[in-house]
Formats: sequence, C-alpha cells, structure tokens
Amino acid sequence: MRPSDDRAVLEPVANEADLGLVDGLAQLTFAVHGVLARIAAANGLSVVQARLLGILRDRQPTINELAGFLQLDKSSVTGLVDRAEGRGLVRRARSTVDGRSVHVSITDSGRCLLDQATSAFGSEVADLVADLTAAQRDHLSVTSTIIVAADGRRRGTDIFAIEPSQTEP
Amino acid sequence: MRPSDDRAVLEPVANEADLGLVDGLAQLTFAVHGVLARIAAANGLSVVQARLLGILRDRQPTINELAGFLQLDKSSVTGLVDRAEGRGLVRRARSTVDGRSVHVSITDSGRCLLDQATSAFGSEVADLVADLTAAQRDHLSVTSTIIVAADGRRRGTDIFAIEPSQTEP
DNA sequence: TATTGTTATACTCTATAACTATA
DNA sequence: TATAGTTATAGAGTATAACAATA
Repeated sequence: MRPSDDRAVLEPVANEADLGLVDGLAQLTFAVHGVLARIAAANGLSVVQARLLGILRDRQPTINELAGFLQLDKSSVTGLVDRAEGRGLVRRARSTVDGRSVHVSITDSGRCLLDQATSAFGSEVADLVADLTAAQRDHLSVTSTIIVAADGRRRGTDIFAIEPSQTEP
Repeated sequence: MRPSDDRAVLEPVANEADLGLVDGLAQLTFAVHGVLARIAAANGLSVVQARLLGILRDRQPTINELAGFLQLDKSSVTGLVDRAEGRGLVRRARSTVDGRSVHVSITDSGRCLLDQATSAFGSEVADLVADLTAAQRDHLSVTSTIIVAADGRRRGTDIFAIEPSQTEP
C-alpha cells in the first residue's frame, strides 16, 4: 500500500483505509454520477435532461434562470429545451410581463418520466449507502446539505434563496 | 417550507434544514462535478479527459481496462485516447504479450497538466468544505470511502482490488 | 443601449454496428 | 471462434459569436 500522501486526485487508489476528503469526494461524485447516468439512460434521458426535469418539477423558470441553475450557457439551454420539447417532455410559454422571456414548464409526460427516474434513483442510493450505519447516513445527509448550501451561496445561485413562486410571477 | 416528504430528487429545494440523503447526494454530486468541470476547463480539459489522466497517473491500462474504469464503451475510449494523444497528453504502446492489446500511458506534458488540475481541485474542495467542522470532514472522508468501495465491489470494477502493477505486466 | 433568446458553427462525448488483426 | 481495438455513423451536449426581438 502506498502512503496516504502519495494519493492522487481523480483516480482510483489501492488503499481501502481512507481515500481522504479530496479523492473521496471526487470518487464519490463519479460513483453517484454513474448511478444517475445509468438510471437516466434506462429512461431514455441523459443526466442533464433528467436534471432539467427535476428543476422543472415545481418551477417554470426562464431560459436564463435555467442557465444559472445548470451553470450552462444560455445557447446550450436552448438546445437542451429544444430536444426535450421535441420529445414532449417540456413546453415553452412566452412571458406575459416581458416579451423577451420564455418560461419553460414540464408536461405530464415529462413528469411521469421524472417520477420513474426519481423512484429508481432512490432505490439505487439505498443500495449505495447500504454499508453505512444509520448514524453515518444522517451525517452524510447533513454534510451534503451544508456543502450544497455553501456552494450555492458562493456561486450566487443559492438554491435555498429561491422559492418556486419567485420564478413564476 | 415544504414538508420533507415533498422533496424531489434531482432538484434544488427551499428547505435548508436538510436535503435528505437522496437529494443531498444528488446535489452534492452536481456541485462537485461542477467544480471538476470548471477546473478541467480552466486547464483545457473536459471532466472525462481529466479523469483519464488521473487514472493514468500510475497505471498503463489497456483500452478495455480503461473502458471498465470509466464505464464507457471501448469505442468511446478509442476516441477519448485519440484526442488526448493528439494533444500529446498520453501515448499508446502495443502490448508485448498480446498483439491485440494497447497500453495507454501519460506523457510528461499530460502529467504536468494533471498536477496543476489536481492542485486546483484540492484548493476548491477546501473551499467547498470550509463550513464543515473537522469531525464532519473526517466523517465525510470515511463515508465516501465506504460508498466508493462498495460501489466498485458491486460493479465488479473494484478499484481497491486492482494494484497498479497488475495492469502493467 | 441593454437584455432575452435563437441560430450558425465547431468541437467533444457517447453508443451501435461493422470491420481488422490477433489469439 | 473469440477477443482487442478501430472506424463509420449518428446524435447529444457544449461554447462562442452573430443575430433578432423586446425593453
């Protein structure tokens, strides 16, 4: 086994004792992302499409707001929404207060797909954390929340500061 | 605030108390993935290219083995390695024991880029977990390791069962 | 003038299927 | 025959730059 300071970010290592925070978070991210990708694919979606539907679950944001949520260029969001709309998963509606803006909302068909994917993801996560104790799971839930909140605050796209009703005037 | 059982996977919510394990892990994954994407982009890489370099840090796996690590089709890995090789970040070498196989290794240039990205990621993670207590960070490190190990075991691509020397005969 | 969204373009990433070369 | 890797093809995802419509 290599000493712990010989560990490398972004790569699997041969030390089961502890990956360390940096490698652990990177590997954890790849693992969960892989789960998301498999479930999305099983429902004919990409991870980003699934994430789009999740955001639209109880919001009707504009293209610009979606770009903020997803951290993508607005032109990328246009294409994303184009493809989802072409499959009947979302729809566009011109804003009544600003003729330049478009509000995107989820269709019944899209919501059905989202519910299926959501349910499957819940099951997979349960498997993923099966080796953790209940206390460890609670800890993970709390720390994840803290990190996500801090990250949103730092990026200026604080998800906790945005009520669904704010994006649907 | 909505009750906790009204939370939705894959989407931001307006409840700072606790996202729950499922949403928390999903959001955490998006946050860390976003950090990885930004750092990779700052170094002219995609997340997958950065991950490829990370895997090659102390291994010379075959295309097939890379496909297993990255959970991609081998044809996708061919293209991935093509582009990285075209940029001088990795190189191919025919296996001496099996004329069909190719071993991929990182170049000095690729390692330099990897080191920069690795360092930047470490800093960003430090910022990301700045709001956690030292104990919470330790907990997160341990639980991440457990989850990653279990996931690898379950997928049959247990990273802890693979010593670097095994992929370089 | 500034902002919102789209279009045009180009590249990366990915999978499927068919292929070549080796075992 | 089976396996390792590549190629051809097609589509999704992404960003930059230029554009139209609206504010």
